[in-house]
Amino acid sequence: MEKVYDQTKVEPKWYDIWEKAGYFQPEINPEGKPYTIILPPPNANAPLHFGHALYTVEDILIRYHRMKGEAALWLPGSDHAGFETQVVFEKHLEKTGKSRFDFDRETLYKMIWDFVQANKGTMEGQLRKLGFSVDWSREKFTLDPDIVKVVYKTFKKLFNDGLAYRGLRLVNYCTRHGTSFSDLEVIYEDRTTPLYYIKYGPLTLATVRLETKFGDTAVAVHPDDKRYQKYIGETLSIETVLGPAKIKVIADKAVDPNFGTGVIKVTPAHAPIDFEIGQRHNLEIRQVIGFDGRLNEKAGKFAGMRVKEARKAIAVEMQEKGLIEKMDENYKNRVGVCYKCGTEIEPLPLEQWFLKMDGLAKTAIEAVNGERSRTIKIVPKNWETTYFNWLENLKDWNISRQIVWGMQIPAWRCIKCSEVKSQKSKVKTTTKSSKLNNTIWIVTEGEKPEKCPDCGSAQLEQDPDVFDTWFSSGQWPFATLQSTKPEDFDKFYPTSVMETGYDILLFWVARMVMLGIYITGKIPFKDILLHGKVLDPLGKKMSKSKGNVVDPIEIANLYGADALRMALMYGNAFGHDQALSHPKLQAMRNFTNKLWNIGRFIIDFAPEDAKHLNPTAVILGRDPVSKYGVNSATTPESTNHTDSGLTTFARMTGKNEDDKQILEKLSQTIKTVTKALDSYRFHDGSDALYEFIWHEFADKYIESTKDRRAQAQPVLEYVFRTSLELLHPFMPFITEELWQKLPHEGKTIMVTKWPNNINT
RNA sequence: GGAGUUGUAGCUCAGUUGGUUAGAGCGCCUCAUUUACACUGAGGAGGUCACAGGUUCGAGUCCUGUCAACUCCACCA
Repeated sequence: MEKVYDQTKVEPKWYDIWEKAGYFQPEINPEGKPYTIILPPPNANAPLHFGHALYTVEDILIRYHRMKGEAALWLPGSDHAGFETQVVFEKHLEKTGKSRFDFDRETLYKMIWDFVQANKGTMEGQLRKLGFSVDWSREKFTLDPDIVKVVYKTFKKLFNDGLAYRGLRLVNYCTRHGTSFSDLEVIYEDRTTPLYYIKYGPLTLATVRLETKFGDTAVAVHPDDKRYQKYIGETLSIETVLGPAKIKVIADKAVDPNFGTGVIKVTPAHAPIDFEIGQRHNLEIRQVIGFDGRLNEKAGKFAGMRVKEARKAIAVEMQEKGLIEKMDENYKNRVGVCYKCGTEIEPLPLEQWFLKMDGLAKTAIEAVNGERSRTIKIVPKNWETTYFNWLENLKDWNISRQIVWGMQIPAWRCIKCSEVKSQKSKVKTTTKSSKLNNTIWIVTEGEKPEKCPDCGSAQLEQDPDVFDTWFSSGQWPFATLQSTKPEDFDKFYPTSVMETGYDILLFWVARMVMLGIYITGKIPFKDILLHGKVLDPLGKKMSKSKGNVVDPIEIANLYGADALRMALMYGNAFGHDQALSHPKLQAMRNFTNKLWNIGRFIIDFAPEDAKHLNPTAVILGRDPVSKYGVNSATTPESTNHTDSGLTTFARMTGKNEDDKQILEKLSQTIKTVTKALDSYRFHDGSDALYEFIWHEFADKYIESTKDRRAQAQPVLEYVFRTSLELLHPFMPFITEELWQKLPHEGKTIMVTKWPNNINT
């Protein structure tokens, strides 16, 4: 062995050996009880980012349970990441001077497909590099045909149950990207925006959105507002920039009498609250801003202008006409923006597919708060509050996206029937009429229907939209297990643990709980573990725009994957954010070198006649033959380290005090690490191992054996080998390398038995 | 507007149900000088546990309040 540990010579060689031997598959422990983790599928559009290195937590759990003899399945996959990927690809297109509008749907889809396949390969190689023992034979991609089939089936069931419906609502729309978003995807920014007090006949009202005034279909006040009682129900004649107009005054309790003058204009097509007021009062939805972000013909001479431009022009003109009473320049408000490009989100009326959430949310609440027989535990527990709070106030979920990259929604519209029905509900579009729209949609499990069941027409048109990515990934646990191997679902579902970042608790985890229970009747996982973010060395969030992203693979190349994994666990309470720390990485790299040199001492520097023994047998006092109570060739019974040897060792000849102590401390460490892993306190485990191996075993015990080396050899080997086994889930590569050099039974540390103590 | 997290050594962080002199890694100081390992070993300095009250025989830990940093949810017309 070389004097200094060189991870580049050790780490690359083991992964293939493990994989080819089938150790990553649960079948290696056919009798074991199932233990399942579904890998949160990384986006297939990019290499891994640093957060993915925290898959270490899952690998630790999987390796631990595998060593405990369980049928441990860690199922890998990747996510097509619909909108995210399309944005990445569009940027990529931009560099070549093209845009997505230069291609038809099929071509674009094919191009993104190829792009994703290439990245997927990179990403898979990176997971291997980090030592993650996922079962590649069961790998899935969210756009695999069998996954798509499952998702379509779910949608059809939702549709049949009345939980998926086509509705006209105000949706969050990015006019730059040309698609709508769910509420969760909108981010809000604080802005200072001028607030105009404008005159509507005898009334004055405050608004920032002058440009939507052409879509006003009422003026509203609070029903109890004494100032305006006499106007309620009246129709006012008002002067506008487009000439005289008439507008009705209504009363609605959604109006805050303390805002502005207590009077608001109601623009159902362009403001969520106004939309609701409009629904209650049966107001017309008059859209004046188009999906291109420009005012339409209803804005008269302002037609064609972008929203901001129009706002300015209108302000100037109103000022001239004396229609602006005053202006508050320092009004602070919050504006929703696209989380990708920062464009202001326009609330626009659009027919989309929505999921009715209240019932689904209720089951998801019950699954965590203990009202269902099988309860989900969230670790750290404080996230329960966030989870409940969101689910309790959930609005219906818009699952339609106007992009091509994703699963096209399996819904067809009969062109004939829709023409007839749209004439019936011509002017006003209300909730009632949008419900009516359900009837013109034919939903299937993916196959194109031959004809309309109502009129028999074969002129059917598929909804061009695709599902929100989270709708499909929300089905990932059962969708994967239903499409890998025939027995998998029955055996491995519900899964054991869902481990992911707290930032997608609502986006993803909560939706998996809802959809999982809805489809299977069972919770999708028993424990939810939420890890923190990995921040840059200065404690700032890593982001491409800040240019402070660190590539985990580079770090692994520099310090070793083992050191990286250990550094992420060591000294950091699970669930907390942590800054990437080079000193800590260095310390863990040093730790690998320490391990290596302990190995060198025990193996290369062993006295000739004490080599190649069976340490376990010696310690257990089961080998009566040799000089030290040792003969390697014959072991009376198979070694069994379910007994740490502690009590048995006490009966041994010699009974060296140091031997006894180190075995006792080893026994303690086994307990600590086992308990730590069972309770998801990973740093307790890594800290205990580091402390024991370095400061107890190496610094004290090994030093103490130097003048009685041969006698201590079995204990040295035994304690070291057991330590490696405990450490293996954390640092798989070096532990395997050293374990192989020590006397051992079995082929690999990966599937050796977890040290199991408990005899004191 | 609602909720959560964090504040402990110079830096980065542990400290689960309250219980001896508050710990680790890195850094710093002294010593060892080729030892299995210098990616080393032995020893050491360094803390008003954010602040103010309270509960308790006993509080870094529990309660109340204050300050500071960060995050999430709702969403303002």
